[in-house]
Amino acid sequence: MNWTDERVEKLKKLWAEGLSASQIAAQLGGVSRNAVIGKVHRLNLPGRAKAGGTQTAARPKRPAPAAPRPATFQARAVTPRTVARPTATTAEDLDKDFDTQAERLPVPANINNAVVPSSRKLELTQLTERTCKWPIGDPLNDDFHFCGNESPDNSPYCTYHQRLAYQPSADRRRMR
DNA sequence: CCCTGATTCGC
DNA sequence: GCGAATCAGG
Repeated sequence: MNWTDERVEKLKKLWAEGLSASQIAAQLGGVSRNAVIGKVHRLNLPGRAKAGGTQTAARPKRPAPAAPRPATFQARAVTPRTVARPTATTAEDLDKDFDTQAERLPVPANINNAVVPSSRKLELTQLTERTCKWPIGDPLNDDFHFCGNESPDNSPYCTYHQRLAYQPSADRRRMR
């Protein structure tokens, strides 16, 4: 893809609006977020430095790539996590629970008000191909958010909301 | 692991 | 000039 004047302008506009590089890349199409970031730098557009709290300052330049990178180089240090999670509820646990529940309760009452698996309260801008896009609450209300739990493969919903989304009419089973 | 932007450097 | 690879931080 070429950086036509139009595309550059759109880039500037979106960047100025505070969209993330990946989002801009998505809208422009045909480019990766890296391409966008690279272009932003080349254009000397103001980065997001310390403002929003994203970036941390000063980078020690560059270590020493020098030699070709062996595959083993990547397989280093794993995060030494020793602390257990404070909350005992994981998405998986909840999924299991709802799995059994759903079989007994054919139709969960009040989709929006019902107890929902720990939503991550994601903003619209944070949704990805792997996050559940089930809306929760009133869009007019400011507590509106999306489920955001892990959704399998490219499914738009998590395993729980998938059932609600594609609820088969109970009668369909007795066909024929 | 998902995401973010920043930097380097071969092309 | 371009952007993948890489890094660093959340």
